Amino acid sequence: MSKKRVDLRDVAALAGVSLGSASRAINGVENVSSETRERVQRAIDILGYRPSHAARVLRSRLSKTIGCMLSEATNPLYARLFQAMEARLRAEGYVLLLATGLNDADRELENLRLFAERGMDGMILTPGNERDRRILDFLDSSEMPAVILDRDIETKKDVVMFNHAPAVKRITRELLDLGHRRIALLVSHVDVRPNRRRIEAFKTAMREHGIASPNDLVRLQTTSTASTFDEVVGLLKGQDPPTAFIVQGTNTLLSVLNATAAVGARIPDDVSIISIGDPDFARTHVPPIAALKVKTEDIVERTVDLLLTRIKGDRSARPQRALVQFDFERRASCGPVPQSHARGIQ
Amino acid sequence: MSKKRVDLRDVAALAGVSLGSASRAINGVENVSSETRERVQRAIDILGYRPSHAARVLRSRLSKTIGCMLSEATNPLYARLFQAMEARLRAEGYVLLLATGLNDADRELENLRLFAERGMDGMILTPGNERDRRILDFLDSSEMPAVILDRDIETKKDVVMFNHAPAVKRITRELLDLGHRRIALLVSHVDVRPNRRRIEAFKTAMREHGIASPNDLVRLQTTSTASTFDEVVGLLKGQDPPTAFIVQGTNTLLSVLNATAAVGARIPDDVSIISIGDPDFARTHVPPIAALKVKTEDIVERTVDLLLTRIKGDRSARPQRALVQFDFERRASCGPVPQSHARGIQ
DNA sequence: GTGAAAGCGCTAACAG
DNA sequence: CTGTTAGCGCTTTCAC
Repeated sequence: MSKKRVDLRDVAALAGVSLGSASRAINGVENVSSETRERVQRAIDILGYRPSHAARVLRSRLSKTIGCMLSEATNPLYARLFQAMEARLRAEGYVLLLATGLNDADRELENLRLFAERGMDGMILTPGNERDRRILDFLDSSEMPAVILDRDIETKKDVVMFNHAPAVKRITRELLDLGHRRIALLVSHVDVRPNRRRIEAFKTAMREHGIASPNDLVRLQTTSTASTFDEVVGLLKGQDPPTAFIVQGTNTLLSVLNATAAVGARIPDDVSIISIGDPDFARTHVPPIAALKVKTEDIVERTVDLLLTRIKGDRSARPQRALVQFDFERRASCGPVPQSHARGIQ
Repeated sequence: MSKKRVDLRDVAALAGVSLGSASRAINGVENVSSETRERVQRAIDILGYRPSHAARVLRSRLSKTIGCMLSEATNPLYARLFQAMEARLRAEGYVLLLATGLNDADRELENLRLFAERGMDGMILTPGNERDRRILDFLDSSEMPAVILDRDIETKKDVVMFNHAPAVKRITRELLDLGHRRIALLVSHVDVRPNRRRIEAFKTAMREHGIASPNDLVRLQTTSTASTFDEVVGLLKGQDPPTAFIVQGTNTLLSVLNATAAVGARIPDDVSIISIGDPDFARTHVPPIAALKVKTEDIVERTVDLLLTRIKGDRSARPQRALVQFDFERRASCGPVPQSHARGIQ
């Protein structure tokens, strides 16, 4: 009486073939005559058959699912990455399962265990905790293919790194070439490691240009976004104000733009601005804000390729590393140093 | 030789109990002696046993997974909602599977089918296509518990609606009470239905205050965000400019702030601004932008409750509707109408 | 190329 | 309270 689930047995019966043949037909295995294939397909259409995923996983030991643990889903870059990877992996027959780590080691570990329990075929991770031993141990002792994104972790897993240093050097030189000497660097505090590399690259570029480490102009936004506004206002109104800003983080950038407008400084006439990261509004802002952007498509491509290669290929091959480059979008927010300052310095 | 997976049989053997008892112990069923429970737990710890999710799903017909289809993962509100729901559902033993519809009916349908195929225990949806018959048919013919978020869909499923109209009326009156008469409403074009309701509520509030439908001040941002900037500049520099803006959409708000600064209009001295939606920067902007915010926690709570009730309880109970309220955050961006205009009107 | 049969690891029904 | 047994729906040998 109860309308039983349509299973492969029903399909096979209607098609007049055996259970095994029906299965082979569905999975596009070699040894199937085109006639059988057609008959099965017709039966499927008639019955509206949908295979049971659970049964498939149990039997084949392939879940066709990839676990994705990001530090937070609300980070715009991560959200875009997730969306793009989901689309790409779906096309390959995989489903992406999203979990957030929230920089909490316990939570992250629980997520990894969940991935294992649910038999993920692979995983993509941005662990917030780069040092927590339990997580590193878990990863290294796990057989599961995995790709780590933009984290300096000592691991046997494959890694996709963003090439921060050269990118930051490049924009620093860009500003130096425009005559700027007082350049401020503002970075948000969240992504610890990448920012450390950014700061270093910035200082190196300055030093290479004969400018002593400008400690007074490197700011880590340790507290709230509100304070960034005050800080920038302070800088602009203070003695020997910066003529250019390199800004990392969406909220940081907003605060800088806001502060600039508040003190009546014009962009790029009075201050030049380059953003690390390219949020939507950067392009449409008046004037448009020059930005360093990591190519989402590149990251997605490299990550998915690495992962699928590992899943399908040799699991004992040694760890791979891919390096993703940044693009610099030169836009109107970037201009030559104001004359007064140029004279003052030289 | 190959280190076989530890299964429940191994656990039972080590604990010296039967397979059935081990299963019952794990699942916390009634009829288990505390001794058995302990022995099993010890065996689990020793062996490092993790149950096979696939086998459980196949046998129990419960996947402990909820499908979540949002129109896009990159929408900040949705990202926050997802993150909060994920946490809440995880605590209840469920995993949230995220898929994006991208306002593409085919894609949405494919996602729904995937949810069915993978035996989701329930789903949470924001269909972009409120009219597509195939999707409505699929939903109505499906037995799967589901909650629809903020969509005016005729469906048998449970629904959580955001109470847009009263909220918009309220902020319109807020501005009217401050003496504003020329109030512009700018909405992004994406969420068709909610915005239709917002516009209507706005016009009603104006009419109730004896002000004719201000068609010249209601703008749907049909094209790019760049045009919003131009449009607002046009309005502010034109004849009889608005003294207040009600703005919906993060990018729209950014454009308005940008345009306001560009023409040198001060907030709130020259123009007042209220945002529909409360992005991070609204609070930290100088001055802070007054905003209508929907309480994420409320939505999450109502949605999850509705869903779990449906999953655990009576599936044939008639459809439920929950209504979520908005909070108005009065902030400094909102002030009395400028004297010149007040005189001009009265 | 195809059919028959053997489980994947677990829960649920039943008998004790 | 516990052990035994029968599958869940499918893929994958293994014969033929």
